[in-house]
Amino acid sequence: MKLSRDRILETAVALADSHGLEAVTMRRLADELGVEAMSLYHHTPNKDAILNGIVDLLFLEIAAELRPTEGTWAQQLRARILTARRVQVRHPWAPALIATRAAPGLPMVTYVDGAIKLMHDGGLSYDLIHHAMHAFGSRIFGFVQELDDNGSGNESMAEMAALLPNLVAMLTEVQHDDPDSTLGWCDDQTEFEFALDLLLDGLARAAEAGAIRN
Amino acid sequence: MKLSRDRILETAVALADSHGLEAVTMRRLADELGVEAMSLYHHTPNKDAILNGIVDLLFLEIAAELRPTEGTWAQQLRARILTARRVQVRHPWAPALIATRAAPGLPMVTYVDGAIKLMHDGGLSYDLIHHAMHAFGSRIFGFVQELDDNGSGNESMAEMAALLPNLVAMLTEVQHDDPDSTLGWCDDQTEFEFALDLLLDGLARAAEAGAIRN
DNA sequence: ACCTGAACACCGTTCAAGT
DNA sequence: ACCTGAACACCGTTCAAGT
Repeated sequence: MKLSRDRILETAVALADSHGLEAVTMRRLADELGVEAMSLYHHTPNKDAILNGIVDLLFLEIAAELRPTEGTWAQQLRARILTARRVQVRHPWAPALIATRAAPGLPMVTYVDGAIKLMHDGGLSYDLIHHAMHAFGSRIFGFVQELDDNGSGNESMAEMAALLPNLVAMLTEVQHDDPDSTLGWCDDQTEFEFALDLLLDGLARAAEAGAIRN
Repeated sequence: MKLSRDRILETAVALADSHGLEAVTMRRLADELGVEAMSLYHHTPNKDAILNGIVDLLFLEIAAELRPTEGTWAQQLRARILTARRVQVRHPWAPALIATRAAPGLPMVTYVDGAIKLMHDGGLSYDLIHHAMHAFGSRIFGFVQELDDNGSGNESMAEMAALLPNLVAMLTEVQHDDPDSTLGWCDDQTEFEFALDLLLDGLARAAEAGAIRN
């Protein structure tokens, strides 16, 4: 069978599944494909591109398992996140790998865009949604800084608006509220405290409602 | 100045601070100390032990900055966590490094023990505290599986009870509630959903209370 | 006892060469 | 065009040798 980018990525996922992420080296991966390590460079620029590729594959797998659900925005978002988790449990290397990615691929950003749509349709303000994204994991929103990097100006913004309407809508509005520089307009400290207080308030309520000191 | 474990660890922290965690290689670290790479092995078994050591240093730094605070358990815990965050912001490599550690050192576990005490003194049940630890970061509680590894039986448990009374109290009680095997008695799925619902409920309340669709 | 230099078994990647 | 082998500049670590 001919070597191809797809075959490389699929083999890399299988290798990470069976032997862990640290087994995914260029030499071992080539071995698994019955080829020399240097052949891989004919279908991918470097190892980092392969790792980005398998993260894309992961989010495509998540997208394929998403089902429309009934209920409130919270119930729908809950189902969505549990689907993502189910897939990641099948690929235990995923969280650590995602954490090391510099810029997220389109499949991951599309997943986020869908989450934003659920919340916005549910009536949440973009400002609150923005805080929520940070609270669910500051990592999942780490791509914000990159948005200006991969395209120069309005053209790519227009393309992106077609592809990721909810994400772009949120970004433009939140950016408008806080007219500082486009880079670093997320206040990490504020977001950290927002998530912290969400958890603390929830715990306090659980403590009052439920069994105090059982 | 003579080479020593302490000098190695302090230099490793300084190197990670100034040039990132990836700059901390045995050769570079030795260079910084004006010594050959192999000399390091006379004061530490391997690189992993050095990395464990600088995580210990980090939590000792956190401990040194903790101040007794007034207020509810939630306010005290909030202050504690913000202190930990302040120190980690000074050492940006910390979160990623902590995530890779297999077993946490005593300084980190002591930090957790203090957090448990705050909550228990505040009237929270150990069961709720246990959920809370997972919610604040499943990683911070990852050492549970290791508890049986590093000591064989009751002796080390007695020693640990003296050093970490709150942690041991919580573990024995939660373990008693769920008399399955000592290993893996934390249901990851349950803990994940607990944290998820805490966040979703908090967001829903924020959406109802605040500006809906601004 | 502590430190050193050469060496080993790995990495990702470059480069010139093959077909 | 696609693939290969040798080579380079790195890793962590072992081992025999120095003092």
